[in-house]
Amino acid sequence: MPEKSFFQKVYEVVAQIPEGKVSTYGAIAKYISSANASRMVGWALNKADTLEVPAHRVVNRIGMLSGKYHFDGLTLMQQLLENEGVRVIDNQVQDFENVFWDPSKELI
DNA sequence: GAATTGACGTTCT
DNA sequence: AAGAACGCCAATT
Repeated sequence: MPEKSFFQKVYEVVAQIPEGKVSTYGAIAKYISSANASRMVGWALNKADTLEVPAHRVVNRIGMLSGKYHFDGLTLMQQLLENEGVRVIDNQVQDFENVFWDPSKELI
C-alpha cells in the first residue's frame, strides 16, 4: 500500500468531525501537510461528493459557508448544519469558536 | 505534456 | 489599514 495521499488524509480527518461541530480548510490542511494547502482541501471535498464525507462541516476560517454553491440547493449546506445543531445565519456559522473542531487538538 | 484552475490562507507591498 | 500576490497538491482542459 502506498502512502496515503493528501486527499485520503483529508477524507479521514473530515470524516471524524463530530456532529454539531465544524472545521476549517486551513486547520485540516495544516494538520495534514503542515502547510496552508487549504485549497486542496476544498478540491478534495469537491471530489468527495460521492463519498460519505461531511463536507458541509468544513467552512473557511471565518465560518462562512463558502462552498455552499457546490451543494444541490443553495441552502442545503446550511440546513444540514442546522440539523446537527449548528446555528447558521446568512451562510455564516454562529458561535464559530464554540463549534470549531481543531484536528490538531481534538484528533489523536 | 503544459498551462490553468480550484470549497483558502498567509505574507508582502 | 487595505489590496495584491504567492503558495500549496492534484485534477481538468
